[in-house]
Amino acid sequence: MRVTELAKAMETTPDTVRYYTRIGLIEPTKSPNNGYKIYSVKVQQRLKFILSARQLDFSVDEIKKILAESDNGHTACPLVREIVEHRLTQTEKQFQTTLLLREKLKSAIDEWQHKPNKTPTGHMICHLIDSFTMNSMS
Amino acid sequence: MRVTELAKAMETTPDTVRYYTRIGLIEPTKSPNNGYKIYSVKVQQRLKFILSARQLDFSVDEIKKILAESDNGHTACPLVREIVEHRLTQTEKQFQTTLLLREKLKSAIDEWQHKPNKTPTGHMICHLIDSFTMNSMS
DNA sequence: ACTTGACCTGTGTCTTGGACACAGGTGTAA
DNA sequence: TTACACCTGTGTCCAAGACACAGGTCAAGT
Repeated sequence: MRVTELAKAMETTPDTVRYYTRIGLIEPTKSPNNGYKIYSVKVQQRLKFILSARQLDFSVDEIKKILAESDNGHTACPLVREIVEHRLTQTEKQFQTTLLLREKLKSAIDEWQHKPNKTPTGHMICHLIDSFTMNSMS
Repeated sequence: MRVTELAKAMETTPDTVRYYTRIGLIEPTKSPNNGYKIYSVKVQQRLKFILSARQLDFSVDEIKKILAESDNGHTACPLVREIVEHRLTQTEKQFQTTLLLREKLKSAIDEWQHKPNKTPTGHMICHLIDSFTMNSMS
């Protein structure tokens, strides 16, 4: 398979396949007649794993470590469990952050509802934001 | 004020101040004797605005546009309102994404609870992930 | 055989918002 | 003078691909 073919089969983009190839996550062989990269079925399975892990928001670097472990014939499962736990706590944090931001934005919209637009003065760029201090939400 | 001094006053980092300077968001003058960048009070107010907008997760590029508008003597308020609305819808999406990811991770942990670790076989890297297909959550 | 044109290829660069590294300058104390 | 802590500007690096681009490939048409 060539790059676009593989990408379609795995429902991803050629650029992603190229990227993983570039950083050595997957290793195609070279077609001797035109120099194109050729991907085997084995590589396809490897890519499937990578994409699944990405779905769980594993970083490419984490995936690289997992694959290295596996390539050495060791179980990657403990590492995988560890990463997914860590990812979950990260996600919880992210969740809280997003929640807070959402409140800030809503509160800003509310607060600005009845305020007019003003042209900037020398010491104020946009009075909406200038007056919207974060501690106003306590 | 010099870069670190300004950063401390605004509760940010020197690198951030340098970055905004580098991309032209704020424009210091040069000290003639040592070439160091010198920031005026006016610039400090401008930085305050920038940091407030960043708190609302405005992108640096959006802020640049706002400042350009304001520098031309026009109201930036309509633009600001527009951006904040857009940012809110983005944040809602982000929120949903994070929520979904959290469920995926939890579900993975649950599902893997009673499964053993296995050494990789030729066609399987980590059976946990290999068996964790996204449609298993429907 | 030739040409057109659509599609494909690998490689290089760009993205965000700063963080980090680093060689050298500054300034205060001894 | 020297030591030393701190500061400076500039250059590079990060994640995970997306995009640009010059050139190659291949089937259809002439």
